[in-house]
Amino acid sequence: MTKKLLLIDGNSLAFRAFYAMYNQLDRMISHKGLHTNALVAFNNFLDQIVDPMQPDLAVVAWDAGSGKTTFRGELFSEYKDGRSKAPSEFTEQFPYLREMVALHGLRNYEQPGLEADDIIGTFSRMGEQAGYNVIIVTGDQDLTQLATDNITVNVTKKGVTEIEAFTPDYIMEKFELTPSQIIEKKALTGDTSDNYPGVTKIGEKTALKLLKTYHDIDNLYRHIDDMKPSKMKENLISDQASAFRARQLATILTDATLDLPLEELEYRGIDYDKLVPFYENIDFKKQLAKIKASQKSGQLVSHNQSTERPLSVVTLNENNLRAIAMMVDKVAVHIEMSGSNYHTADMIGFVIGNPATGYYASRDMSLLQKPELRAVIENGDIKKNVFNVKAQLILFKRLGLTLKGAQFDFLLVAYLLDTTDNDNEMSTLAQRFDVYLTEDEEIYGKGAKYAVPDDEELVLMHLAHKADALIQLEMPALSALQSHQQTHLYTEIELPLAHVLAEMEYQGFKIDRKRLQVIGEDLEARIHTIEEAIYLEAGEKFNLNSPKQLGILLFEKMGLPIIKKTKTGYSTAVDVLEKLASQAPIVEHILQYRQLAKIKSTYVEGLLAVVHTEDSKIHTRFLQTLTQTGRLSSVDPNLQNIPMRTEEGRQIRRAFVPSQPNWQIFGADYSQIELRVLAHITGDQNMQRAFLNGEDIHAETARAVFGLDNNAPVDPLMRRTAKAVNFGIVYGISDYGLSNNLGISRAEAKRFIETYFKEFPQIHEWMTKIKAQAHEQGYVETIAKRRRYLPEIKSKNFNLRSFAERTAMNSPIQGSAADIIKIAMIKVADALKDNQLQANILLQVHDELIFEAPEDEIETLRDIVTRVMDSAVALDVPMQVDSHYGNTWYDAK
DNA sequence: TGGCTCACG
DNA sequence: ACGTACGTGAGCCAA
Repeated sequence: MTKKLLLIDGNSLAFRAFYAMYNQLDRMISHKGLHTNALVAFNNFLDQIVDPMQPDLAVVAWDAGSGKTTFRGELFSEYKDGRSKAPSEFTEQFPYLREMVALHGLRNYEQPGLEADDIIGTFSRMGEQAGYNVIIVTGDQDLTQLATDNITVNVTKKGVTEIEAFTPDYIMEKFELTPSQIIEKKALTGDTSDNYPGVTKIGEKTALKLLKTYHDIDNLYRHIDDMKPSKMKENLISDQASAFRARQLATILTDATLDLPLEELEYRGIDYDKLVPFYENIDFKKQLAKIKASQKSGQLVSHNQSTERPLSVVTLNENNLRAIAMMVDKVAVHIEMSGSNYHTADMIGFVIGNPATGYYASRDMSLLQKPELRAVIENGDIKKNVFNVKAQLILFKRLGLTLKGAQFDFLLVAYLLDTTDNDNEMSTLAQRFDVYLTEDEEIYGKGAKYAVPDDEELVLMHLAHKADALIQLEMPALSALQSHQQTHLYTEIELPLAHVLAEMEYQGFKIDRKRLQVIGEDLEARIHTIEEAIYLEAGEKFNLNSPKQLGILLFEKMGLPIIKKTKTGYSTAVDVLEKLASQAPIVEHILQYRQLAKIKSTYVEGLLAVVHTEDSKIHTRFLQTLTQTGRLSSVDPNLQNIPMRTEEGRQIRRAFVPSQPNWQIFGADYSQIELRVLAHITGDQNMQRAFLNGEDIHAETARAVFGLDNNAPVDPLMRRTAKAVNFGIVYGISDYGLSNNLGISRAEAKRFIETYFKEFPQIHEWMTKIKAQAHEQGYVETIAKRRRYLPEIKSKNFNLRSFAERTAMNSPIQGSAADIIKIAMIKVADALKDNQLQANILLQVHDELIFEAPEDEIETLRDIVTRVMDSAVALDVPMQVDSHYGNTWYDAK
């Protein structure tokens, strides 16, 4: 096989790397304050392109100095003038880039008087002559001039890991030029980024045309006199010197004298012993994880096996089940499934064990039915370490087992410690504690390529490593929790809540399929009629669901005024269409179509698709470890956004029915929970008084803001305005946002806010304080010590910083409200049990709980639920809970 | 896959 | 000057 010589254009790739991850600049900072975005991207390049290539010789060429000190600078004094200086965030990464290159086994090379291009050009010719297959990688298309049959020039497309390979054939196909003509073209056009001119008024197009006729500029100028008179001819003549100079500047040297012989470019491969501490120093956790995980599975030859404890896995079967009985103290337990929906997913296998007894795993799920295993799983005295207790509870339930004694859920703990960068993957989260696991994706693949490998040993070993990680992680994770003062939040709120949620999800919400189908048919007819009307008004058929096509129709063909633009074109959002409705009847019809089509596709068809056929129920999943504020979210399907505001949409709720005859749906909701929380945590006396007096809070706010007397009547517009201001306050107010929402000027909005803060001074004080706190300690907290980190509050970027400031104000409020309802849910669940009620909790929708219960239990249920929710947490203001019930969710109003 | 739109609190 | 209200999930389109 032909030997490979790899030549890398260090400066241009580093530059690309820096900008490929520019949007991450503020996030990628090591503990020592070094920006690492270019390092991360460059490392990806080394990992994905260089390491797999295994070249025989390799070098990364760097520019020495500015370019001024090269022959080009002497030739043309303005060469590369006007280039803005590289930002310090970039240059500070340079020394590390070079070290990283070296540790990956590549030579770094630079030579005074030469640019990186010239080093590459010269090495490429030397390599070609020595019979190497030469591979150049650069971010600069000018290097394509070096391509020959033995030299391929790879230019990065986007980022640094996607490349376009330029061979002479490909260059011909793409530009209709030979590699050497790339230089001729430059001679004519010049180069704005390197700041040298070619011939006046000649650009890409004209240059190509001329080169087609004359091939190169020597030939062109030989025949210049034959050219018929034109402005272009004059320019060519007057700029002749400039053209030849440009050609010289554009030509990459291939015959420079280098101080380094080719033989010394030997590629040495990765030096893991040194790369690990290097990565540690710059906080490359992901890279470290990769190295450690592959060392573990023996994929790497390394001299250093570090602190890895030897791990073996025993394949469990009928004959060695007795070993399970040794597990008396604490075990890690894990059922592996394919996919994320534990209600329906296939179970791939399970593992159980601890370091003392060893780890036992199998792909045969039926073994879990054996008494030896059941005795351990269902014994609450044997403490369990798990990952995602809610998922495990439901998986075991599906197998007819009750998982008891789950005390350490690494997913929950990791989420409470830090909500950011949580992808709900054990391997990623474990990295935070320097525990390294092979990623699931590496074992199973992802997307269409997902498959459980035939190699059973591989799967069972992966499971054993997970179990072992759950044991290793317990101590450091729980002590971190302790240091955050979050032990109570974990043991008294999130962990018990997971059990309540598991019950709710497993129970499911019964669906009247027939009702959904009828609603669907009705909608179908109405949508059809509206569609016809729209096509008639438009004078053509088009895809109504395409904002692009709709935009073209409304704003180009019909000439309606453009109210707002999006990144990609015209905005056709509701607020825009509402402004246009008076100008063309079609707009009103489009709004109607949108509304009905949404109901039909998302709620009728979407819900029908996820009703379980066996029990005619919907089993949503509440994600407990996702939101940044502590709220739950709901997926597959989302039952927290079932329509409510329009009558058409609300009809969907008629399909949500009790699971048994003569039962009812019952709902209880907190009134104004976020404003009550605000009054509590800010300690604002005026707002607290309003709640203590049981006032209509928005009316009371209106009186304050508009300077009305106590008990003076409040007109609806004033109340509406005050309500919007209250909302704005909770969201972390800005005059811009409020003015937008109310359709008033920014100045007016600003006055409202100022008056509001004057009337509720302690709210103002708190807003100032919480922002300062976020800045100083880097995070904000809720009443239950739930934490949200806000690193961007220190950002230089106004937008990012402002966003973090609003978040600093909103998160404690939204998050404390979430704490309260979570506590209430646990207490309600306990109360239902204590009172031996048959009622089931079905849903939580942020400030309300939905139940089903026998008709004759409703009264008791209402008493208990209202009382428990009211008193769940004692604030400085009273809580108010409203409740409703009826035959369907729709009727519980 | 990202962008837009729209459903909820 | 900058140019956004806070927190979510899903369907659809256009690459």
